[in-house]
Amino acid sequence: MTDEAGGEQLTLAGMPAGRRRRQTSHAEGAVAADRPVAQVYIDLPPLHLDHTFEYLVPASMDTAAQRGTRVKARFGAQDVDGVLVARTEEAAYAGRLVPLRRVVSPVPVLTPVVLRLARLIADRYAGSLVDVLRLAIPPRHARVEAEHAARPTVSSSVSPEAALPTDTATEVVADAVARDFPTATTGVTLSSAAWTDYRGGTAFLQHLVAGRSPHAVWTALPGAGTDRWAYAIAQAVAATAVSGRGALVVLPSARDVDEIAGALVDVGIGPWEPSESSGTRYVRLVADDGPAPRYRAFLAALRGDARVVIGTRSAAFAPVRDLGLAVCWDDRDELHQEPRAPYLHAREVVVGRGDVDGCAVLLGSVTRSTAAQQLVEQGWGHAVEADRGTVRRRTPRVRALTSIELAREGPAAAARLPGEVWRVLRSGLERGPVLVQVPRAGYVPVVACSRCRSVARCVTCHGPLGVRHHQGGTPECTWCGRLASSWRCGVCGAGTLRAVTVGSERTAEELGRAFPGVPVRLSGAGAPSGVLAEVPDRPALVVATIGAEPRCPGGYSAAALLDAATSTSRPSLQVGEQALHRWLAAASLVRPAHAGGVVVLVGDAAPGPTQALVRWDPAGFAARELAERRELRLPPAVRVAAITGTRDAVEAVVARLDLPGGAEVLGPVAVDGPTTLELSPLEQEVRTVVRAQLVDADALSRAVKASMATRSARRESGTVRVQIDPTELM
DNA sequence: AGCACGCCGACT
DNA sequence: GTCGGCGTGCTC
Repeated sequence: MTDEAGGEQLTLAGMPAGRRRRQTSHAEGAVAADRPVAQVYIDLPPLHLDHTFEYLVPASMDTAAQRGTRVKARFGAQDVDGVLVARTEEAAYAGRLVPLRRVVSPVPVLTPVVLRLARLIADRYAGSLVDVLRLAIPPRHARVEAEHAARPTVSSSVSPEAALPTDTATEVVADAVARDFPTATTGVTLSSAAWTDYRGGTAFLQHLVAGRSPHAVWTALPGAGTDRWAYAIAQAVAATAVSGRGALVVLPSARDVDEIAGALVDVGIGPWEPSESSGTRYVRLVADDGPAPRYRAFLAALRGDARVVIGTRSAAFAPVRDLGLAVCWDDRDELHQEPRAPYLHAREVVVGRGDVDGCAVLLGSVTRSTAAQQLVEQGWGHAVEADRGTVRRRTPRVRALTSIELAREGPAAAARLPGEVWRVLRSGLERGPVLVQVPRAGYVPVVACSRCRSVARCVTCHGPLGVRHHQGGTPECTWCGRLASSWRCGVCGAGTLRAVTVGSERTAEELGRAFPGVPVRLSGAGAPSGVLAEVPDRPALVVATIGAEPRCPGGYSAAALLDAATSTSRPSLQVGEQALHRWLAAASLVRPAHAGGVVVLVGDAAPGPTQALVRWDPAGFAARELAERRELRLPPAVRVAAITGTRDAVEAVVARLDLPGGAEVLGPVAVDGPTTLELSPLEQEVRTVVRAQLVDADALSRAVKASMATRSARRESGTVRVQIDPTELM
């Protein structure tokens, strides 16, 4: 981090460091005797400042100014926050050093391992270290820190589990994993019950117990009770705890974190409490839990009081003491993608932990992302999956009701809900709750002119119109939100609208009429009662939008996945992958076929993901997708940097790129969004995509970062965003 | 990011 | 004649 600039500047200075120090220090008062130079990352956004700056450590701050602490330092004319990453004997900088202003807190919030991780991730994403640290280190909360300081350190240097000598531990615990038994020392229950259905599953746990660090890509099966994915993860965490190591589980949503929390309690790992803390405990690191609980949890992990951290995406950076296992659950879920620069993905952070912490890594999902498939094919880790027989035993019966299949139904086959679907719903309701997945929320999300059938658009911004709630509701623009109360078709002048797609609210209304007396529950972000976590095991119609499907303790008796075609019709690189993920996520909540579980996919979707769902073969699908990406030279088979922004600015950044040989520049092409039509040509955004082979991936990121650093140093006008391997391309 | 220095237009 | 625009450069 300091090396790049270091050597060169030292020779330019041509002055011994010792003399420089004496010269600078005499006027500033006493300077720390030992390693008086602090290497500090300054908390300022410009990319060209992404390196350490050196300061003198006043003798008064000698003990507090430890590596990893937050400091305040003079930078130019302002006082800025920073983080001290090292103390050195000598300075590389030839100029005059100024002393640190103060040490904000003596807590070393940035551990050396997390620093290396953040540096790795920042470089990969062509971003700055401090941008990554903003995610990695929660904001300081002084009161919480005071209460933390007052608490005695309870964690012993070695956790009790580690008392087992490592080599004998292997066999002892291999046995233990085979038979379930509570480990006497900790109360942690060691079991491999949730893993026996997977090839390599038990072996994976045995490696963890023995203190080893395997990498696995796990394709989880649907399950209830102790077969559930959350239990499998909890058992892996328990196995890691037995080896005396900590664990980290990163999940898409707070709802998933709750599930893991429950499963951990069942294997004997309870929540960490400030008052009493013995044995292996977990803390949750979820941004929307609020600043105080979040910082409290962070400190508990940092100090090693809590050895297990569960949380949402930024928890991937948690400073878990002696990390033995990092888990990313459901890496296909969009929530793992950070929406702010540098747009990093939690999966990459978790994979990075394997490198910097040397820990085991588990990527688990009911689907398999192309990125995970690539890791398997590269030999990064083992695929842990079930054989065909087990898959059949544990999954529901899945049918795709395409129009071909329904031809014998005659004209009714073209209906959104063909007769066959009603039969499935009706018979399902006799045996329990039925899930209905609808891709779009609202009442009538897309409307068109009733005469000429062209999609109705907003007069001001040309965004598509939709009706949010209730019959007769006023259509509004889905981009800018303007109400279109007196709409006239821009093409033919007619003034009446018709539905193009149907949303979850109208679906619920229709089903309610068709099944009088059956309760209809609506789950989704816009729904009156929001996203439901769980529904009871009684007959009911549960209408949910994507990702809002409630759990059901005994499993749904049936599920209908509606409007399948809309799930694969968007012109995106990832539609197939995304559609299969949506469907499998919902289908996983249904009972297995032998218990009567049935899933119907309704509507003509792309054949690839449809077949993969029917055959329940996410790994095969991922392999085919990846092969196609290789052919088309698209990520993750190659590395791309998408450079988006105003035309002149993007062109300046691209023109300066010092690209590795073989890299290609595609574009610029215009990109349109909600506000496109309100922008002048000067503000019109364009995107250039630069693509390189994987061997040149680092060089590509470096080149883009260098050009962006020049841009920030020169304060070039306009806007530019850089995204590495963005999920949405063109 | 801030703040300096520095070189060209309309104003007391 | 100056006050002030924001184009480069620097900050340990």
